[in-house]
Amino acid sequence: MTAAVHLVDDDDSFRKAVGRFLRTAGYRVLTYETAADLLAQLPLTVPGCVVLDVRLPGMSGPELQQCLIERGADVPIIFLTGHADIPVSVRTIKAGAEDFLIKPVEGKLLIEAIERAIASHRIDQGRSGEIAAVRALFEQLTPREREVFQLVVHGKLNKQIAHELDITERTVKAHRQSAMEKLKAHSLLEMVFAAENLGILSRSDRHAMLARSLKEEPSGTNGSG
Amino acid sequence: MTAAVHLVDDDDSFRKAVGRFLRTAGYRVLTYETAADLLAQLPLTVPGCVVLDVRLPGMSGPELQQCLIERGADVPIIFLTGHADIPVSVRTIKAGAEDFLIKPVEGKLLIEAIERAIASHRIDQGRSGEIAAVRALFEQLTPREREVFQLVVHGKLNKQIAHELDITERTVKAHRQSAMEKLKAHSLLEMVFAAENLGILSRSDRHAMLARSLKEEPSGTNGSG
DNA sequence: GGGCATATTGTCCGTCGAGCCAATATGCAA
DNA sequence: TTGCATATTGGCTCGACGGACAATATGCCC
Repeated sequence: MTAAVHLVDDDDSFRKAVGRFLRTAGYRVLTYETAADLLAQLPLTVPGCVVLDVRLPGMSGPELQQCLIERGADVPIIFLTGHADIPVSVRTIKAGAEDFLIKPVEGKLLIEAIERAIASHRIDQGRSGEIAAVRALFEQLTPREREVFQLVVHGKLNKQIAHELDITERTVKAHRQSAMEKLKAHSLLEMVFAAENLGILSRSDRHAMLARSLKEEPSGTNGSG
Repeated sequence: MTAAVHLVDDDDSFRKAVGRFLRTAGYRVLTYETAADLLAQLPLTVPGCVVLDVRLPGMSGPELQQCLIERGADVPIIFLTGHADIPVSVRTIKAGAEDFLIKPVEGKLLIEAIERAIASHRIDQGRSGEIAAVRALFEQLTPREREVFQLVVHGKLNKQIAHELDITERTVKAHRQSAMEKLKAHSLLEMVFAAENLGILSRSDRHAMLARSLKEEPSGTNGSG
């Protein structure tokens, strides 16, 4: 499948030249004169990357980058500009830009950057698709089931969960099983992996868990009991 | 505790001026004239960050950065230079540099960058210490125990592990329990968290696991059986 | 040969969770 | 009122695992 390159630049002749070059190289190229033009096309259905000038009429390149980040459009961005300084390049790269190239750019360099960007995008797409799938399942859980699920993936036993929520162990089992069905998980392990994809198990949670076990104290004891 | 700043610059007067400024700001400052001077001091026992010029006699700043990365000295690096172009700044940032500042730098900016760097370093130190602790425990496992451990944290049942290794289920239990004792883990969950810290559970492993469960097929079936 | 680590296997019992049978109460919507 | 979702609780069996009681075989070092 042909990867798409979203080219944002206010210079007509530049768009035409680079567009032609990239099409010859086998890419599908969509051009935009301003940042707003690209924003109007969101969400970008065609996978690929964005090649972006820094200085644009209206919204600047870095501003567009921030905008895309805030909207969750995790498409890789390659800056390609003639008007830039080091602070700008540093900021954009730290903000996650895939690369920062300078006009005039060597064709080979641009192609390489695009290839890297597209490769990373495919990975992101795969991951985010997975996460979305799990999240969709998670949305189906009732509030009570979510509570139980949270405690389960933190390693709590049914007994302890029952105590925390002030219900019987049997009820915990019911919610737990229901949650497992809805999440299409078949084991505790899959529950945990799902939780990690949902961001429910934060780094600090695992840190606390590790710290506990390294101290070789009984792990089941949660202070709230 | 006073954080340390390792300042690498071949300009004597610059080292003195910046060193004095940073000491006044409350930092412990160690200065080096060349990259080799800093490398000679590895490993850096005092926690903190490195402030590094790009153009240095002998080994350059970016070269020193690579060197530090290869040696696993994960100390945050702030580039501070007057001779730089965008490609260099992009490369170093993508290689993980904390920041890239330009001489002459505003004192406030430098301090802020150092604070960010030190903060991130503390986090890294904490994490790597934890990982080292787990790794030390893992080293104590016998080869057989490691095999079993790997399969266990991938969600395999004792039965399946027994079949894969062509031993009885009882033997798997023995190795499993032994491994749990040595790793000071008290549950499957803690085993998994330890494995994640050891890098044994790669992203692709979890991906495969997720994919399986999302397809709602029985999870236990591993093809090798 | 004796001691030690490693790998192998066995039984018995208790705990925990999965799976299936069931019921009751509340609140909301058609 | 009837129907549905949600939350609650009960009993029962079964599989998986942890813990404690063991034994046997191999290979290496002193």
